[in-house]
Amino acid sequence: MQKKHISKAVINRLPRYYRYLGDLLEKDVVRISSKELSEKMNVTASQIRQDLNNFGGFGQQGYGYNVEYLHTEIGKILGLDRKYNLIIIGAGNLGQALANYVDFERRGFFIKGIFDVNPKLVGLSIRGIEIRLIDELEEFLKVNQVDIAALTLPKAKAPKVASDLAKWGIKGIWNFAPTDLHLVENVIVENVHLAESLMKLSYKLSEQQYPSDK
Amino acid sequence: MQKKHISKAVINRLPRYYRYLGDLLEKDVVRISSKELSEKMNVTASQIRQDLNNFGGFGQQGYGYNVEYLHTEIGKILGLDRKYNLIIIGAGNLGQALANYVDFERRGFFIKGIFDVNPKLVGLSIRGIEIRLIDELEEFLKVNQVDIAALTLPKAKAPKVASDLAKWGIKGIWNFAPTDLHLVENVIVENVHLAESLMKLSYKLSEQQYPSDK
DNA sequence: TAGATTGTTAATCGATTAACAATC
DNA sequence: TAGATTGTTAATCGATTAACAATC
Repeated sequence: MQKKHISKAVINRLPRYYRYLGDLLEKDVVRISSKELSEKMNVTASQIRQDLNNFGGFGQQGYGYNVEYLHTEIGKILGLDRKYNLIIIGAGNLGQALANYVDFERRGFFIKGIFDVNPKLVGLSIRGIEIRLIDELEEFLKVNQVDIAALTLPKAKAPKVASDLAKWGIKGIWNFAPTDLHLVENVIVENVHLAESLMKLSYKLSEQQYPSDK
Repeated sequence: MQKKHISKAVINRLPRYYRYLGDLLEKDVVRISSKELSEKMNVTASQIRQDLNNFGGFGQQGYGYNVEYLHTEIGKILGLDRKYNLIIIGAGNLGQALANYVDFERRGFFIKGIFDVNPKLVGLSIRGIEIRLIDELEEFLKVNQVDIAALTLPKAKAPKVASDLAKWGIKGIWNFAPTDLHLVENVIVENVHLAESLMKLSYKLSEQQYPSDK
């Protein structure tokens, strides 16, 4: 069977659907129509139906969608029906903040190690996960099965570490360093560029201050 | 003069152009053509020229673009030619990590205060900025001119705080809480949804594991 | 059964790419 | 001047919205 190609735009929307369905679930909402959901989410009902039908028919004519079922199914599509082992490279403020973020575990993402170049940090523990020297990383990856590495280190160090990680078999990189990583094809990179996000906010603020006279 | 509407797709790309031009500037590159830049950035030269020409002609036929000039101009478009005062609401790990991120100041974003509901944190200082009780927020905003509030607090508390901030005159919200804020029109919200970013990575990892057989 | 709402096709809209005349 | 490369128009491609037959 020829699997349909899913556009990036659709994938970007899936986590948001998942979040809204999770919220509805918490409120014990049993069913929802694309129209109701579209009003809550501020998108068109048509878009919701198109998006979902990329993955199959989850609804029922005349009824709508069962919230719990749809939530579960989107979770499966997003790969949230399994567990992931994570490591954090860079035990600075951001790395430590991520390590402390308990919510990830609720979603099946388990932090297995934190690494840094700074020997002074070694031995410190965050929620029971001890900080290790980055020299131990290769060995650690031989012994532990790790799926994802979060990169919270300076831009200058990111490319080398990323290519090492790729070499040592890491499949996913969650990159917080303000640079693009050019890696081999079968390593997935997801970027979080905080500075760029802040610039977008700045753009929107400036734009509003001198509004277009259309 | 009728100002052209700039699409969201273009705005999203501007910070990346800015970053690449900054990198070139550091390497003392004086000029670059859309073709060269397109190869570095992995986009089409046509897209670069189209994007830039939304804002005016920054290049010169037969020559290309002057790196420093283009960098400066994109900076202006992004509103980086001015200063912004920031506060952080929520002095948890993420809030503290942001407060410690010196790089923002280099770009003109100055952290003026950190607020939290937890009285135990009050009095603590991060890089000279003391943590205050959130009850003091309204008064603080009367005395201090603040442009942007970063929201690093739990989802449940975010909507109320956000609407207070809007009421007290904040113009931009940098939202890290995993929820959509529905605010009055003239308040700009820029979201950073870390959990959703991680889900996208998870999706891409799952997809690659069971690759489409096209 | 009648009403509601999906799944899906068709129409529209917008964004990207290609092409090339203008011009440095 | 000849060559290079922009700025810009036209063509293509893809994504969103509208419409409606299918069906619960």
